[in-house]
Amino acid sequence: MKIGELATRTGCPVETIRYYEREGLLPEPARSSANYRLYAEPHAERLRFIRHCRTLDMTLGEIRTLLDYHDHPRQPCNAVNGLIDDHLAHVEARIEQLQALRQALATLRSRCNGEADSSHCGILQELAQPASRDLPVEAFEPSHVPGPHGH
Amino acid sequence: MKIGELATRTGCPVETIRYYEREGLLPEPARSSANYRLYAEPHAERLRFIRHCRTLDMTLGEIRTLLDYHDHPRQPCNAVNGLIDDHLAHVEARIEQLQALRQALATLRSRCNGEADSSHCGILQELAQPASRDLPVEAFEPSHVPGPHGH
DNA sequence: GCTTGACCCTGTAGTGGCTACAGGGTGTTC
DNA sequence: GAACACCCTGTAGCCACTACAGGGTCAAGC
Repeated sequence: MKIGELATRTGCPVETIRYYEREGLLPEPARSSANYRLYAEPHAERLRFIRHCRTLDMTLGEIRTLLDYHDHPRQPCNAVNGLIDDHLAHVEARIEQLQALRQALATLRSRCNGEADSSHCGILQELAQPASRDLPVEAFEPSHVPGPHGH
Repeated sequence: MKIGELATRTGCPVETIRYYEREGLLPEPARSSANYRLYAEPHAERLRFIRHCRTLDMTLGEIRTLLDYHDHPRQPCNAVNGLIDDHLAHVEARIEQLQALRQALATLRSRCNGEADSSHCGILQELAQPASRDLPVEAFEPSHVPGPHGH
């Protein structure tokens, strides 16, 4: 099967498939005489694995690690559990940050009733203050789970 | 005050201050005879405004809009409310996505007890399936709030 | 007057995970 | 032989920074 068919079968854009190949997540497939990539079912399975992990917001690095366990299955799979647990902890931390964010935004929103002109807007006045009262310190620490503008 | 002092006063890295200037969020300051940037208190206030908005996970585009209302305060501030409401909606949508994600990861985690070697690991087997059973369709739609790996 | 070291400058490249071209080749159908 | 869908490589762009490289400036200490 050519790359377009793999793309429609897996729901993954053609450009992204080529990107995964460049990144070493998908092996280089055979080529036709016209230099077209030719895939078989194992490629589709591996790509579905990758896409499944991506819908779980794993990084390509995490996925590479999982694929490595998959490709070399002699090791005990505690490490797989550990990776999932770590990722789960990241997601939970990010949920807590976003909940604090939501609270801060709701408070901010309540500063203005929308009637005045913006020179008296309580929101703009509030934003001119330092942020320390809104959010706990953890909200500023690096996380490996994206915030509201990702995806 | 030079850029280093502004940085320590606002908690914003020097490189980031120069970046905001390049992006047009901070006006170009005066320069000393040695071509050093020289800031005054209004610059610090504006930078605090920007950093406060960033801790609320607003994009630089959203912040630019708010700064514009701040700089041209004749308009009614309904638009400010609208921007905050939209942002709040993004954050809430992202929280729901991440909660679905957490559920999917917890289910995945329960597939393996860590005893077997990874060729029989239920997690790896599960990941080789298509993702459709785990997550609702909305989890794949674009959001403007980052997922677990941001920050 | 010379060195050390902290600070400042510009410009460029890298991060992640794609996405979107530009500029070309291939293959099928009419 | 023309139209059109598909394929190829390579490069640049997205966001919000971050991290250099390679240089200039300035005050303190010897």
